[in-house]
Amino acid sequence: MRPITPASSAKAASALRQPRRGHGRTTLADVAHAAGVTAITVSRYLREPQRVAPDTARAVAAALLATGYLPNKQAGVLASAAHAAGGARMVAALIPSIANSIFAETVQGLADALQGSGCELLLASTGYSAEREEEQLRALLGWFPSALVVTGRQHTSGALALLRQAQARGTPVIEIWDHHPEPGAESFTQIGFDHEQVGRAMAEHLIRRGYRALAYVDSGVAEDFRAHERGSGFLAAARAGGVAARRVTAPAGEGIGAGRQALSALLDAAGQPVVRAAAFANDHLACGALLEARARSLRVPQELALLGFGDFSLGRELEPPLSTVHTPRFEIGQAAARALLASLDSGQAAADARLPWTLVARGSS
Amino acid sequence: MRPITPASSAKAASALRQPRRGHGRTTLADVAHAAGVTAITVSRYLREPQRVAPDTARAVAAALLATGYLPNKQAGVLASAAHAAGGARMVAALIPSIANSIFAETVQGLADALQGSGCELLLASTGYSAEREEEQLRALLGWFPSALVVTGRQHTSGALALLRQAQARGTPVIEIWDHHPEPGAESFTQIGFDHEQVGRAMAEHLIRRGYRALAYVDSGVAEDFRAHERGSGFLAAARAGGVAARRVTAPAGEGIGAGRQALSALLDAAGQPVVRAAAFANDHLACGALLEARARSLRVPQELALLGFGDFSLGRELEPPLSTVHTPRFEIGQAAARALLASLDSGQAAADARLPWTLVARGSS
DNA sequence: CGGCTCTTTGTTACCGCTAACATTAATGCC
DNA sequence: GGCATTAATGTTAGCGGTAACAAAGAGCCG
Repeated sequence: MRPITPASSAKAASALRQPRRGHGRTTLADVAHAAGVTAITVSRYLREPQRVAPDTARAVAAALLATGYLPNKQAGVLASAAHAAGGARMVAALIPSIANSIFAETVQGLADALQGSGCELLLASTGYSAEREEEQLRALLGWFPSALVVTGRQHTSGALALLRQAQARGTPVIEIWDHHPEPGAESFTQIGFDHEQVGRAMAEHLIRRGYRALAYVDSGVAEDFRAHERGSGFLAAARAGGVAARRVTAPAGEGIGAGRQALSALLDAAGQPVVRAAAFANDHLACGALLEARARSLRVPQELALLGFGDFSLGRELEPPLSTVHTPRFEIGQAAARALLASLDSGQAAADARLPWTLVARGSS
Repeated sequence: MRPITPASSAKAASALRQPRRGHGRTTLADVAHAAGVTAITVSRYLREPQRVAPDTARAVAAALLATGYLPNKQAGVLASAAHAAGGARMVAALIPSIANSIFAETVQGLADALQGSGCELLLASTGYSAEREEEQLRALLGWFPSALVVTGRQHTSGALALLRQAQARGTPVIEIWDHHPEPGAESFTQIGFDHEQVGRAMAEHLIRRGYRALAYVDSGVAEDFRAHERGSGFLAAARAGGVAARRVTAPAGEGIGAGRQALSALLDAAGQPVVRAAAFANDHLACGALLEARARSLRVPQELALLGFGDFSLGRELEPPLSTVHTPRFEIGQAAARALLASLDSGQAAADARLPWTLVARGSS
């Protein structure tokens, strides 16, 4: 009589046990059966066709077509995530707002450059909230993405810990829309530009044109750190140039209306020197201000100069056309994708990139 | 002597075999070990906390915190996709262009409404190409998404087959930005509006205002089917109203410039009746035309009426402000998310929705 | 022609998690 | 007190793919 071993008793149990129902999708095993081989051969054919014999390759190819097989990537990742550096072949991106045209174009650049690389894009928006960023990050990390793209360098301590942990495991972490390496401190790959420097350039431009009594109208979004940094640069440059400057904050809310209100508040403020030139956190605000100035019959730029940020299409069409800072929004996404793909290929850390912006002086300054 | 059974020989082999290296992430087993229970108990705690005893729950909760556990969703999906209807708790969306503000807002609506539901958003853009749509669809399906969101009702036959197959397996398939059920034909859930009807309304609006000699300036993007359909509706309504109308196609490319060129071509065309009112495939084109009209010192709307589509912010700020069709771009994304979540919850098919649009008559018509 | 390498395919175990079933102890009830 | 019921946890196997190792056959060489 055959001894009852763990294996045989298990087998007996499995004969009784109700098997898990499949879900109707064809699996590797189905294809293998159709081709008269085993699953591993089909798997090899899919990943390295030259590793199987030509006759086998033909049979497998035919079986693949006949069955309409689609590989289950969850299973693939699970089976090989620990070995292949690529991980899930999925890139997680966290963006403050998708509807904001600035970030929409960045996402487009990311998606375009990822297209064809075999990486899919997992997207979430944080609504400019660091807490929500951490929450979303936690959710996205569950998918074991091969790379992480986050916006800016300000994160909650929890998010920071998660990002560091991911990076320590070899997952590239890329911060976009900023470039401000702290000397000495280890940080993530940054792809963007220095906002403080942009702010300084904005002030210097206005000073060079002869305007005194400057103002920076900051974004009403409390966590738009990059806009705040541009403001700091602006004030610093004004101070350095010996020119009076103050910072005011626009009301929160949809840009154009907020810009109108902000300019009204600025012009009507009592006990302050009359502002001769104002720079804005973004073109929406600046366009609103331009419209408000027109409504007040103020001559732009003779009586009041205006300078935006972002180079949105609207500003180009107003009268006078808005002076602004053109930003490489599409290129940031593209560069991030390229950097992370290179990093996944090479195993090296992704390289920083400082992308160029330009101050476009049009009619309003 | 102990008999060599399959189990024991396997055990011997596994002792020699090099184990697959882990990747450093904490697993359920790690947490379980820390809490002094087994993996399944932790798994239960995470999914149905009330199913474990209070003391155990406390121990597990502490272990979760101490280890910083993040569940591996790939493994979770793989283990339970066949049973739980929810599938991968991941929604795949295919959009013609993310940078296009119309779709960016829809994606925002989708992401917002998905937020908190435990579903992640997997996004890809097709660049208005049906072939690329099929390709991307194939890639996204590999992730076994719980629901599919595609744009419009025009797909390649391959894509159609994939979508049907997914739907047959119980995966909700939602077509957004269109609503045009074919009587009799089985179709997917549609969330949007009828573009032919919008086109008719555009023509009727112009006719009602007394304009004769109409034109529809179609999108230069060959696969912008919805713009073409609006054109067909426009021409049909003009015919029905006994008014002359023709359709021209704008040059491809960035909207505003294309709109200027299109209007130039329209006005300079020899041997055609002079156009008195033009409707456009989108506001970018219409704004370009408005600027071109101003450059030619044409009075709008007295000499030439213009009507856009989309209600982009730019049009509101021009002089005269652009008459246009306001579309529920954000709401489409939101409604799609709600519909698919409801469908995943209930197991029922997702419901169609016809969302309202409005023709906003401003100064240009 | 025996031993060597190389090519091609197969077998087994395992990735991390969960469904199904098993087990144990506590509880209820007559 | 004996038996059924319930609650809490554990054991086993399996999701669909791939890494590691095994094995069989072909080709080559002295």
